[in-house]
Amino acid sequence: METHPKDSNRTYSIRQLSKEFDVTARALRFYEDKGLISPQRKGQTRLYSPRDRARLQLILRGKRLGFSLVEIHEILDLYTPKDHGAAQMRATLHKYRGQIETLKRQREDIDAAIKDMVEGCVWLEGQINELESETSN
DNA sequence: GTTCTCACA
DNA sequence: TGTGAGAA
Repeated sequence: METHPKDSNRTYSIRQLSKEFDVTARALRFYEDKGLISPQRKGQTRLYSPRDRARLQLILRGKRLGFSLVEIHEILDLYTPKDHGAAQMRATLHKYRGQIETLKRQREDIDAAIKDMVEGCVWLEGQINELESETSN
């Protein structure tokens, strides 16, 4: 019960976090290797703080939104308590706006690809029917 | 259980 | 952007 006097002193094992966020422990080490998280160590083993956990949450959200780990890294590192994160928020806003446009363009490309293939299906079916009716004569 | 490194897609 | 294997 009193194992964690303060929430801020809580720690998580790599397994706890990976389970909670449904990512592999391998992935967490990978993020660390890329500099996105820096858990404390007890000897060799990683101890994740609530702040590390919050960072992970932001990393995973960034991924869902389609940002690369490098982009996420850049945004994450912009946080500074000095401005209450204002600089980070500005950067995030800018990133979001850009990503919205990127995704819209991708959607157009996908829609075009689907349209092409739907038409292709119609044409192919016609060709196949033609070939089969010739063969049966 | 966790660590690291190497190879691999 | 990760995974698998193997050794420690």
